[in-house]
Amino acid sequence: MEAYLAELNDAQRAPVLQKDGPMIVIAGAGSGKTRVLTYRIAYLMNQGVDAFNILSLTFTNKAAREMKQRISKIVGSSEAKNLWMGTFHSVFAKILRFEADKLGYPSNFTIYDTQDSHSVIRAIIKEMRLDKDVYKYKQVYNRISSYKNSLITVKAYFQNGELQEADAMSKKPRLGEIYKAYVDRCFKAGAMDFDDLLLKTNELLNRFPEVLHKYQSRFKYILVDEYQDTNHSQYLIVRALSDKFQNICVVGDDAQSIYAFRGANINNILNFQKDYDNVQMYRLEQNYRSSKNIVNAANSIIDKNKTKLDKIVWTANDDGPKIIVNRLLTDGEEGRYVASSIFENKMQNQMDNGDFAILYRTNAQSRAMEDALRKKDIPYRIYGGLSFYQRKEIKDVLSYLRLILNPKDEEALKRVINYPSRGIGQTTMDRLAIAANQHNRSIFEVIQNLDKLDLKINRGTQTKLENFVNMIRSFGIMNETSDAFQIAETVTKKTGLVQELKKDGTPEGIARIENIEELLNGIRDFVEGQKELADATGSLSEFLEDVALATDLDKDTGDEDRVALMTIHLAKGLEFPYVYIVGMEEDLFPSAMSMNTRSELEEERRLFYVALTRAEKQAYLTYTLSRYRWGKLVDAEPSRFIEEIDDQYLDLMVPQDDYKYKPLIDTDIFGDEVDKSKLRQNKPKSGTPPPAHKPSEEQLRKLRKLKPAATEPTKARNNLDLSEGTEVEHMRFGKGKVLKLEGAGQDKKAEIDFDQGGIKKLLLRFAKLKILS
DNA sequence: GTGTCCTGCATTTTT
DNA sequence: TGCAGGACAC
Repeated sequence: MEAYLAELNDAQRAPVLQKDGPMIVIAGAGSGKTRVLTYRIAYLMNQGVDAFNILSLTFTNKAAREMKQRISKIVGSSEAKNLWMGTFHSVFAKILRFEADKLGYPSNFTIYDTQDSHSVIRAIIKEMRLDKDVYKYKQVYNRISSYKNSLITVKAYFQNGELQEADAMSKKPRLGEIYKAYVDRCFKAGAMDFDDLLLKTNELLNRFPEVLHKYQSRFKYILVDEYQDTNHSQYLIVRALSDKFQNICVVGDDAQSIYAFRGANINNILNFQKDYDNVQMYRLEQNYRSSKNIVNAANSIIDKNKTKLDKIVWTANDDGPKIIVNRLLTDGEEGRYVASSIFENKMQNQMDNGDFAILYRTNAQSRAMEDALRKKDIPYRIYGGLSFYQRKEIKDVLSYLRLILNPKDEEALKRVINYPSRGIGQTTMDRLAIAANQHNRSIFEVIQNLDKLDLKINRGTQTKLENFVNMIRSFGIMNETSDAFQIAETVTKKTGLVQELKKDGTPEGIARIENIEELLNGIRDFVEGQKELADATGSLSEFLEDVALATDLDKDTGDEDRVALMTIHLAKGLEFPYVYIVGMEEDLFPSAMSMNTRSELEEERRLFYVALTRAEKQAYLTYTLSRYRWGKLVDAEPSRFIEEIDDQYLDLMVPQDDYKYKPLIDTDIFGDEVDKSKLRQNKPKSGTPPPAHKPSEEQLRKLRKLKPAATEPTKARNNLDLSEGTEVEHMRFGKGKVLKLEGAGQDKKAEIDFDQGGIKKLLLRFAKLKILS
């Protein structure tokens, strides 16, 4: 037996040793699923499978990189190098570049980020003279995104009366037109957005059987991590590619599915066994990460969810300290409490900054934490939020670089053609855009042919335009012989970007220059790294490919000792000895926007489960009595999630009386009568207490029998699926609640069947319901 | 065509 | 609160 196999427990070893056939690994939090994936790949290679034939899809680039490193250690780096490993987006972007001509795209197509997409949609809405209060660009984008993720193309949209009617009912009858215009514009600009990377891959595999065949034959073994977070589009790609050999191994945890809002479909994992024949199912249930208190507390929370697979996570670790719950006056005090607690823990337990994480529901919460940490001189790093690559000055530089590779990239062009100011104003741009539309050419091409067109642009402006184009083209020529760093450095100098900021002279300006320098350093590192690889040169196109799909997390080198601040979503897959979950308040966590249906609330609960299971040694929960939101101090109530944890795992740092819910709500949102104070006293008796020790096989069977996997179908609350007469049984609200119809005209009504205080049945006509209370 | 000031608006999570 | 977009003056 290979030595590394001895590092696995029996449950982990089984899926590693099953070489062929479809399999699903349900892996509880902290149960070593990365280890299983890594060793499985290593084992396959030891069994003679060529690295070239293995495709491994992960959720983040960082996860892919780390896995590759671990595999390298086992099988050698020259072998591991040939593995296809990365996120869905990065792997299929690579394939799409290779096959781009088949779809009519240039191989150096730009990848539009969300900002770019927003800006395109905003422009379309403006040009169509639509009411921007009705057609909110973010909403429109989300709508288009969900169409794309469901493989509803523009054509399919216009063939589908229901969808059109649904949009018309929500006062957006021209959504289809916007969708079409958006797609056309992206295509003309030689650009794909994030969703396109998956949608176009599907198109590629569907329309070109020989291409499908090629990749099917190539990827003999496919592994998918975090399968619970795949959307429909990703699901179809995996199905198509694995169809030939059926050597598909998916790993995931339904309890950690937290991306439904983005189109992730939990049914992909719940129904996997139906998709392939003879599926082997494995369960990893031993948690190696956290203390008993944390594991059991987490179990007691997830227990409240109805939709889940049966699985019992347990640990052999020590009990550990109880979870500390603390109540603070304001968010400012919350920050100070967390900061001093971190400080004390560092002193008393000899911990490093990097052993601490502060997790929150929304990025806006980071500010109070930052302020407090800064005052205590505790180094920290914020992940997410406005990412480094989205900062204005960075996007400006990147836009120049994008334009060099793809002059049709209109978002990049618009951004930099007059920054720094070159005397090219809105009027000129409008004229150019009209001409570009008329001749069906890009703006860049129009400028190149100014002398042949009569656009009523004066001589001086024409010269300015020509100078700009010539500058970009000279960079393009340079690109043929230089690496990404050399070009980027030239661009920052020659375009006057840095001079502009120096002229500015404000502290912000200086910070921006520093950011640009950081970017250049990053590019230099990237180029050096690439040059060491056999199949890369450190070219500009390699860099832009990398950067388009990079996230803040990927930028992290891990060699800095800092406290980590991030949203819970970003924290998935990570672990820290000490975890502070802050802002445990109703309307914040669970978010006010995610409490309308049971499935939304269950997703919030899974999110809390994810947060808690990041902790190894000690978890802290904090909530405040009042908090600054949108600039105002508002009252807050402790989160129901605190209430849901069994008391035996909690260390309440506030007087019990204060901690209790105020009896503001006498029914929960599903209409069930709840007496919070009684619930508190009696709680531990309800439900099956999670096992503190490894359960015997018989106990496991018993427990599973008690908690059969929920089969209750979850209806998507998504407007897409709500047609007239749809019954949404689980949207039941307590008596006395006022219901508001959102997105429906006055004449559109929801018919509601009341049944003893709760709503028994809801007949919806394309309306979204909101409780006003 | 450019720069500044003011108002108004939105705050869920992200590859 | 903090940003983005629009109005207005130069």
